[in-house]
Amino acid sequence: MAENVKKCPECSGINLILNKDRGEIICKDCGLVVEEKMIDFGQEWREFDSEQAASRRRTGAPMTYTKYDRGLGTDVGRKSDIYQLGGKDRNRFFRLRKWQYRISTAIERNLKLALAELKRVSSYLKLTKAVEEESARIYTLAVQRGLVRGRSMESVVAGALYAACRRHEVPRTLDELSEASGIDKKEIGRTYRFVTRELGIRILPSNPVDYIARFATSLKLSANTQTRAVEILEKAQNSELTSGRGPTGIAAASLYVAALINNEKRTQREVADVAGVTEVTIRNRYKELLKKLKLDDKVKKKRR
DNA sequence: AAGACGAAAGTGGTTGA
DNA sequence: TCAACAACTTTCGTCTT
Repeated sequence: MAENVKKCPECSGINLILNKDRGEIICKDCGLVVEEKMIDFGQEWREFDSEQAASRRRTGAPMTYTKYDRGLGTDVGRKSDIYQLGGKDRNRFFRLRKWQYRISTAIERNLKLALAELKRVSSYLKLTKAVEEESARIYTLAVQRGLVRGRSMESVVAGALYAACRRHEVPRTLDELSEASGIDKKEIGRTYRFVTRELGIRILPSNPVDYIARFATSLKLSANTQTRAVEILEKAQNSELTSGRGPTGIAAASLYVAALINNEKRTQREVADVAGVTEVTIRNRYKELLKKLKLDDKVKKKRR
């Protein structure tokens, strides 16, 4: 029994928290993200007899957007079928078959390539299956609307992934996406905006809180500091300090302040690198935080 | 010597006429 | 389509520890 309990590899704590939506396990004691890419194998219903089993199980062959034809490809008949048709129908049959072939090969060839790329990038970033599916869906829609024309396939893939991450509130920065896909940051941003606008996908501005856990882990900050950072962040949001500002900058500054207060000081440079912003931005946010939240005394005391 | 601070000029994107 | 604008970056000199 005892050895079945999962322990945190960092501090051997047993308070591991599962966040199903993000597919992450986080250690409550030290804040380490123990596992990031998880798949939920469970079924969300229960069955007690064969009748319920029959009515509740709904899995046939898997249907998925990450297969180019969703695993449900259709062909217009086979050659053996034409013996049942007369001459007129026979011509018609060949015509339909030809067109179906042309249309589907163009789109499907693109999708095949693109989805391979998408899987590559997504596994590099350790994204969950749900996010991967979502981005595949977005990409498929984009191809069908002809939005890829004039843009590189890879950049649209990156854009779709970025959008899917945002929708699932597991934001990755443009820098991370850029590193994983090898596409220029601006290019990704551009296609991301274009695709979401064209497809009418609504995306809320990302919440700085979503970045805290990841940044804190990279900086090896304690769970305590992490919690503190979130508190600061919430206060900042209540004081209208966050609107219009880049979420990563705010998250970074909150972490920086929290680390100072808890005597786990990190340099601005370190925090800036992890968050993908400059020191100047951290300084500006930091100044605003001190002023509006009246944390001056707390920070200054630590300094003396 | 490294880190923190701040001023000034530059960049890319949004907005409104 | 263009100019104004806000946020952020880059760069660099100065101050602090």
